[in-house]
Amino acid sequence: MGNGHDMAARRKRVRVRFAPSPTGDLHVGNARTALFNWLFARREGGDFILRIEDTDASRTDRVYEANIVEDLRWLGLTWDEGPDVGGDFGPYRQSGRLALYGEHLERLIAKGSVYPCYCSDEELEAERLAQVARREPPRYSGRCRLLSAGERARREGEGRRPAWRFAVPPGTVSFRDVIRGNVTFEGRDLGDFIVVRSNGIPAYNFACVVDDHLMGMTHVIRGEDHLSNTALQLLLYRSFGWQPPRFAHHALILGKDRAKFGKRHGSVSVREFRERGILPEALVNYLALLGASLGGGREVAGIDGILASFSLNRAGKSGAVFDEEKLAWLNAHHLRLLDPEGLRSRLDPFIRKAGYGGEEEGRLQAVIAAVRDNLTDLWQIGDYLVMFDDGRFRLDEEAAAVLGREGSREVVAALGEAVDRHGASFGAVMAYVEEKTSRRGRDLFLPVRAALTGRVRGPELERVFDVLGPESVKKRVAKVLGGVART
RNA sequence: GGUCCCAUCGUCUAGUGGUUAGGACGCCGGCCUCUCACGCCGGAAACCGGAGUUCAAAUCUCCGUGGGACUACCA
Repeated sequence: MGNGHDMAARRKRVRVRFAPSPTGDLHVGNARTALFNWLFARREGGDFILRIEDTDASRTDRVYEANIVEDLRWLGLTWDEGPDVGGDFGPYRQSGRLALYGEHLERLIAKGSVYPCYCSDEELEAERLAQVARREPPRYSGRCRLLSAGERARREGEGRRPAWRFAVPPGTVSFRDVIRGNVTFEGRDLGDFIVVRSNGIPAYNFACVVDDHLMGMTHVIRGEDHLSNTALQLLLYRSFGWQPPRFAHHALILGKDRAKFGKRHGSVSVREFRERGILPEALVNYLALLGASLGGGREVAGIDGILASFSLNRAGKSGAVFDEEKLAWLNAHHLRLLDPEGLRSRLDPFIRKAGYGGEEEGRLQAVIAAVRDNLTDLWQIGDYLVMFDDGRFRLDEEAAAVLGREGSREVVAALGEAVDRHGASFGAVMAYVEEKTSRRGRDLFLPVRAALTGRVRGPELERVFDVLGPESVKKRVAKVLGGVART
């Protein structure tokens, strides 16, 4: 007995990684991949590694790397090893591993797995065009594979610097994907791919395999868009004689038109959602929910709840459309779960952005308490701050229309009188106005709301009244009445 | 075009041979003696098509159809 336990104990410690290329801000799709890896590592008691794939110097920017790191931290996806925290398998930036790739290229050359290709971009392009014209699949013909030593020497003599291509062998490449089951590719459909570019920089698939192996990855969890890359990478593992990791390819996030979720679909980066006032826990919750389910019909969950029910098997195989409205709903939910201090600190950057925060803390908290149930994102606090600011408060179109209606001025005038008599008691004030104007319900409340807040929607009137206080109420009444009721 | 992957309400999903096909977002109606938000109640809304296997198919098989990804000296 105890076999299962022994097996588990003997099993290698799980190691997974998130390997972004710093060519832009963190895309929510990539954030979701990072989340899956993080969850998997935490679930299995393994390590989560951050590796920066910055081999293409022309597209890479250190600023993006810093942003990605910041956004991942903001989401709460911390890593055990990475460029900033170190670890035993570094360097964690591919730009610092060039010597390693060089050594490994030598090994492939020695094994005869790769060959130098002297074709220029123009030649390659012409070949592709010809293939397309002949209605053939555009694939590298492999012509440099047959070059004799003499022909190679002649090209070298012309000063041509070769790129190294992998000589894809005939036969099939297949693997068992954790999410998709068996996947098979035919070698002849693959085409000899570039391993090291003519400028000496390793190409993605090669660098990725060398790093994943050297860094001891046990699982590679990534988007479905890498499915065909996996076939190429497996060929590399085979050549090196390495045991490949387990692969799991999750489905992609789609836009409304069901195409890969991209810029034309609106906000796509973590940063954009953050700046719009989305809570990290809401985004994480949504990303975990998208294309999957938490089980038991549960949808709202914090990171612990997500962790408890996470399983790669629960990830769907088909692409999932990103639904901003559901994200907004989740955000409103998580907003309400925050305690007052938590909400206050999350709100802080948005309060400052709106130009507030310097005033009395008590008043600020009163405003927050009054509007918190109406908030669906953090950004909206700015509008409410303006609404409660006597100096900046304005009537919007709908409010002006309400106040222009028959009988509205009468209500507002009565409100002014009521405040003079009953001061801070909302109940007494409204009772007076109701008696005086014999209006009730909407006809009574809406003009009051419009006069006091400048809008026709907002927090409960009593709370607005309390935060405003008699002085502000009178100022607003006077403003609406055009200075008539000034005292 | 080629290769690979996928297919339940508009959207995200539950469902692993027998269910009135469930839930969530959104939408519509109602309630909560103002609005919005929240909450609650109710409603409309789906198994891509065709064969086959089976007593029985959303579930298994095949063929269509549709959608997506990949198809760079980007990652």
